[in-house]
Amino acid sequence: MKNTPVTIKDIARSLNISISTVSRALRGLPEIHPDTRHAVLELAEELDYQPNQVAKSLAQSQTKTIGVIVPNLSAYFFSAMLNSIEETALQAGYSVLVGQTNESYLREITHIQNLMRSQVEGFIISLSQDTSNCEHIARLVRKNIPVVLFDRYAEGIDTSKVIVDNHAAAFKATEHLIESGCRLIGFLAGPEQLLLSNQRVAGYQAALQKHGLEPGDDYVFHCNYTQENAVMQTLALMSLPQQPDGVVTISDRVAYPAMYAMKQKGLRIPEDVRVVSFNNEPLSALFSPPLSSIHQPIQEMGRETVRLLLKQIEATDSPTPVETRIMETQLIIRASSR
Amino acid sequence: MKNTPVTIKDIARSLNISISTVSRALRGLPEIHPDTRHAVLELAEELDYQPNQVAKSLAQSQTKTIGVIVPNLSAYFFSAMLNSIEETALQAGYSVLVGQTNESYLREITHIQNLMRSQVEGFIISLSQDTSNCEHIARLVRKNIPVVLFDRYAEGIDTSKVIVDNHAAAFKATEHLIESGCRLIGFLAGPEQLLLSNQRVAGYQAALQKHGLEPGDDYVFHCNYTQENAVMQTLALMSLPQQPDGVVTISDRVAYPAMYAMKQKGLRIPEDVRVVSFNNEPLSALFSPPLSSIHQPIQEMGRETVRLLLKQIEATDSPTPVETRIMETQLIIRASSR
DNA sequence: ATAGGGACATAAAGCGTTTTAGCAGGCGTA
DNA sequence: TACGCCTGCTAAAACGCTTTATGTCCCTAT
Repeated sequence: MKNTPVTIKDIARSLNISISTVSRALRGLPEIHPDTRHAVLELAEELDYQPNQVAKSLAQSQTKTIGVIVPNLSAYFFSAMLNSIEETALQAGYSVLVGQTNESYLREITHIQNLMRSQVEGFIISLSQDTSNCEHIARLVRKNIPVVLFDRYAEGIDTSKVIVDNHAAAFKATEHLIESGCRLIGFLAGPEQLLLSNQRVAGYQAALQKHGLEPGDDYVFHCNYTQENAVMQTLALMSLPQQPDGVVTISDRVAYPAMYAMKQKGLRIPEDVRVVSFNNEPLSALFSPPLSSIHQPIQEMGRETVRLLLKQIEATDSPTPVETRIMETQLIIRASSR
Repeated sequence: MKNTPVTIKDIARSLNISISTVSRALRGLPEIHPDTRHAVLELAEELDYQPNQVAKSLAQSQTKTIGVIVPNLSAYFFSAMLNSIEETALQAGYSVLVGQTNESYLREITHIQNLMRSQVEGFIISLSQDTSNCEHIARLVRKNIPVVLFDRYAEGIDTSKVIVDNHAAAFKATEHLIESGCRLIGFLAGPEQLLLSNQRVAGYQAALQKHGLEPGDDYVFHCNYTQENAVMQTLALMSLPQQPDGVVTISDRVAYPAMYAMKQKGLRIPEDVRVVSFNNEPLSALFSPPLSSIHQPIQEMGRETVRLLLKQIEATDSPTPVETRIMETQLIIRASSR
């Protein structure tokens, strides 16, 4: 009992006019007699005609669709970005195809391939943590497919990007801890190969250096983003011969389990150890104690990725303008570092 | 400088064979000479041929795509569900088109329409909190489009569903509070028209009744899912002439701000007030105090929605089997109620 | 020698649109 | 009367693939 949907042909037949007339009438093109148009629209309404987007895409060779690839929608940062991206794209008449990589390089490749086959007109991508080789992205660029990277980008590939100044932000966070009295500051970083993480580590070290505090790499611990691992790394950090009195973490996602572990260990925050983090998730304000964090303008970043992408998609002439947007961050100070 | 992608026709031409032969060769159909097949595959590889999914969908009149509509991916429950849905669908050779309603009825309708136009073969939907009229869903059912609802369903429409026994779960949570000594228990519910919320309220009231504790509707407060509102409603609840010594909340999303508000008010958890909630987000274990919560088997629920949907999609014969899966919940007891 | 059949290949129709080129017919102008 | 020009419409090709019906060739069994 497959009921075939109404097509433009059905309408044409029952009105005794040609297919193309129906098509033009529906799309509001000129050179159609008002009476004809009216009849078509009325019948379409009555039959609940829904244009077949697939056929339309094929005929026009454009899908008005963009592909978004993110590591993981369970992370607040990415789901909030997607929200903003979807919103902005929708307003511009584009729809969004999403793929989650779960931090896997292979999945990233598969998703890109599938989306290519689905004829997306461009990509918005935040690289998986596994991704060290960016040949797959470079290939897109070579094929002239518009690509915008955000947050997790990589060096050496020439695409538009929407990012923050990780070095500066980490510098700011670290300096804040120093100024509030910390003298031995640890860093709970992300995976070793993650550019973004390394930039933040560098910013952290620069701040220490500026204030004459000997850093030492042994106060940097790398976490993957699981809770268990974060707890482990935190305990390792807090068990060093000289216990840190301040900790910067790569993300709130790491800070939560870190603070949990510290409290379990009997440490008071901020009295014994101050904590500052990245991302400023909504929950951070509710934590005990409320967590200081670097705020990124997610809403605006989402809008900007779409804007940059559409600019490329809609630039019919060859030289696609590659741009980098560095967004402003803001340090939100709460009880965890006060 | 639009570079047109390689098509089957290009391959056919340069190999001096027909289009259909190429098509069959690529798809591994029989009745192709091994040499021919080999030549085709080799050339396809060399040219990095990517089949045009849009054309394929049109030709076969099937897109192998399902539409997923959820209120909000920023909520852990939904992003985790999507994760599981996407995973399962992918394994079955389907891809997923997602739409977020942001709890808006209008957006829900728009998304359904757009996805229909994109020829999705079925829908997995969790209704928006604004949705009281379900005519749009009923229409899908009438058109014989497979639909599976989960979590946020509605009564009176005949679709497959994947849900939990909200009444029983709330009963269990409430009884747990009673058994651990609470005598005056409040409920921070969801929006008034939300079926799921009302079922939980009913379960809560049934538990009170069973234990001879006079409920009284004035101990039920309705929250939307914003933090500010949850804080407000919590303060209202905790300022009643007789202060509750136990609170059940509709979701961890509400429990976090609620506990925050309680602590701000100087109440100790669990000494002064015990809290139990729904959803068991990963963060709940890290909160201070760790939050007791009803656990839903999200992974399994996602798999089940897809299974039910595919069963309908692949049932070519008319009588689509409508099924309801009621999943097991589990009360995870942590310090907030101990 | 001929029919039957298997192996391989092809032409052509079809999926539901858009889009281009063209065609009647009416009207005003020369 | 003829010409050109609008207005409203249509036929047909195209988009890139699948699928069905149809061939051709060659081999084997009668």
